[in-house]
Amino acid sequence: MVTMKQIAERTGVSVSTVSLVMNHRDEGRVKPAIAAHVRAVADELGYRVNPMASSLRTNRTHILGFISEEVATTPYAGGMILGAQSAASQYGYMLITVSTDGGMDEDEEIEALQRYGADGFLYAKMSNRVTEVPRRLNDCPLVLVDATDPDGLVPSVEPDEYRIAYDATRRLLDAGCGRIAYVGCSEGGMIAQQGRLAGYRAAIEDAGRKFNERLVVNVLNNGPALEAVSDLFDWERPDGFFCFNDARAWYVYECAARRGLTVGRDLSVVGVDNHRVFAETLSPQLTTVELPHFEMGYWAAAKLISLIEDRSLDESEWPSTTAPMPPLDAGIPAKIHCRLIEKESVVR
Amino acid sequence: MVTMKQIAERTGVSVSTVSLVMNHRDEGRVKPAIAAHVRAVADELGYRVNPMASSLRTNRTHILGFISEEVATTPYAGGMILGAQSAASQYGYMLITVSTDGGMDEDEEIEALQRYGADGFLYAKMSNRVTEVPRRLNDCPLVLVDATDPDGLVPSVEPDEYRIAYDATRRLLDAGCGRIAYVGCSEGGMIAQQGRLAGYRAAIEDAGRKFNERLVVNVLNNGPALEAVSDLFDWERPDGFFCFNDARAWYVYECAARRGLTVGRDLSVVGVDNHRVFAETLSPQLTTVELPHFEMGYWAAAKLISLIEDRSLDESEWPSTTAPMPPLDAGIPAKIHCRLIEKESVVR
DNA sequence: CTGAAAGCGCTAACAT
DNA sequence: ATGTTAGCGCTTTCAG
Repeated sequence: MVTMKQIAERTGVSVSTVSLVMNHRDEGRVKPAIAAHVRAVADELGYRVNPMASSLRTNRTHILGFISEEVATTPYAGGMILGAQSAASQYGYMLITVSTDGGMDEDEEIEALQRYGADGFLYAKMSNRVTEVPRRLNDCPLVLVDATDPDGLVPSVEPDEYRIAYDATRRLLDAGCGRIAYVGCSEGGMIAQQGRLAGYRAAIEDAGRKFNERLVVNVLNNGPALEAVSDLFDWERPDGFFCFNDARAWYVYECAARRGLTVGRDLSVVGVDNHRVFAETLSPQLTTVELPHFEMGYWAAAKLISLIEDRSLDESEWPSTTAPMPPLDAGIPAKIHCRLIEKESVVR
Repeated sequence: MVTMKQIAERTGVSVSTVSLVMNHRDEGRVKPAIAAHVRAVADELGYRVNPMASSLRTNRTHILGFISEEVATTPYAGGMILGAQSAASQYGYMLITVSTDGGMDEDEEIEALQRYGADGFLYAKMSNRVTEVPRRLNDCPLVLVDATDPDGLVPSVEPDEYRIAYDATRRLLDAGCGRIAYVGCSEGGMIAQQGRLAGYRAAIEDAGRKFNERLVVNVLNNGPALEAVSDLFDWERPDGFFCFNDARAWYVYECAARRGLTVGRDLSVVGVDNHRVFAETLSPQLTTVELPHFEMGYWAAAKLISLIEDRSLDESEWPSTTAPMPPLDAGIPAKIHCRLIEKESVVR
């Protein structure tokens, strides 16, 4: 490991000068020629700061803690993490991901992160729910990802469920579907459900059609759900389906198979892909909406860093739409709509 | 943050004494009464070591790097991470997970981990392949998880594919299946395929049956695969299927649905669940084999720590079988067979 | 403009 | 058995 001392020796200046140069605080304080020389030698020797050592003085580790209890079970958590990591490394931070498999160990893990001096935290869920924030995080810079806190005090990045549903439904309309059903979610606390239903309804009505309650079924992810979808099939004969998630799209798929119908020919399905079932298995047959996990992670981390560094962030560049949806049944996941929910933030 | 200095002041001893006590190096060096007092005060004040500070002297951060390029795409990566994390925290280590989405950034991320002083690395894949280890990791303590290095020099933890297949097939035999097919993998470099096929064959033959080549199809995960399985269905009429993974089990499922057959009644399927398709969607219908990701992560981390600390590890307690398989079609994922592949290790 | 010096929290020789 | 001292690599006054 090459240290500042070594650079100082090689260049004949003092460590403090090297420090100034390496931290880009040399403007008008170090003679440009010297600064250049120092930089050259540092490059040559392959100098890298020792974050541990500097954190001792500065109380900044450039470590971000990413806490999620669902990394273990949902594949798309990876996207969020990748996004957050990408922003982190862009700003010179390191992301420490901690998976807290349920409650007990969570507090301990957060404590460990704090011991290691994390400068701030990302607290993530895999589907937007009202989420109690662990007390231990109360006085740290904090951003929620795909989650909402009960008091509306913590900044968060969430998908724009309304627009997701609106566009998905619009897509089915464009594809010429006459009777479009919504297979929603009846589980409590799922923030997405309201927005999705509203978006679905708005798209239908904006197209000059009448909203038909009977084309909506809200189900849980279990046995009775299959029956509910089956009944929907027989009674309403929809030719287009917007599904809350892939588990629900699966019921549609199964019902179709049992009736000798082919998705993509006899009926169209657009669903939100939460568990990669679409991507891994059904993608050839279904059009999927992939939530912008990467973007959510990215912007959440960017926001967090701005909080930590007390900078402002140019939120105008944030994507409200990250990509247009692909043609129906093309099987290419679409990333759409990531909206930032800005809240009064708890600083440091 | 409470420091050793504060404890020293409160107890009227020197910092070095406190250090000795807090590191459990006080046996015979510090008077028991004093040690107890120090500990009491430390407890009271809620003292926690500052790992950054001690790492500066000791060159040990108690940080483990977990590197995987597939965390982003495979849900079960979470299990590995959880396992590794669990072992880490048990031994007083912190796990830093880094997802390297493909090649380029990988080297950078590893470099960052090394700057942060990681004591050792776990390098993981999500399905056992021959894997070139990044050069940068060459001189670090390193353990592979679900991966094999080309030269056989790096210690690794891998699933016992033979036993997995043997037991899965055995299960189908026990269920009374007469014609058991194997839907395997024709992709190159998949170490699991050989073991699985061998295990399948051995189970068949040990049951006094004749191995029938025509009941084996090895396919890729794509369109022609469905046709191949479809042909298998029509030509050989199997009543039991052992599937390489869930994507392949899906083909079986679809073929059955199209023929009006019900899995779990007209035919039995046991498959390895790589992508949670089973767990999330098909579990009511299929018996699944869930690879012991948690255990692999756990033991890999434990092994790594023993390497770092130059301790030996009691490998006799390692689980060769972690749980018996559940009754057929119960839909409960089974964790089976995790074998440690011990290699000549590259030390520190 | 540059350097000397102090100190972040902790560990480890070396004294006592 | 305990304290003194030096120093890990870096940042940051403060003098010059």
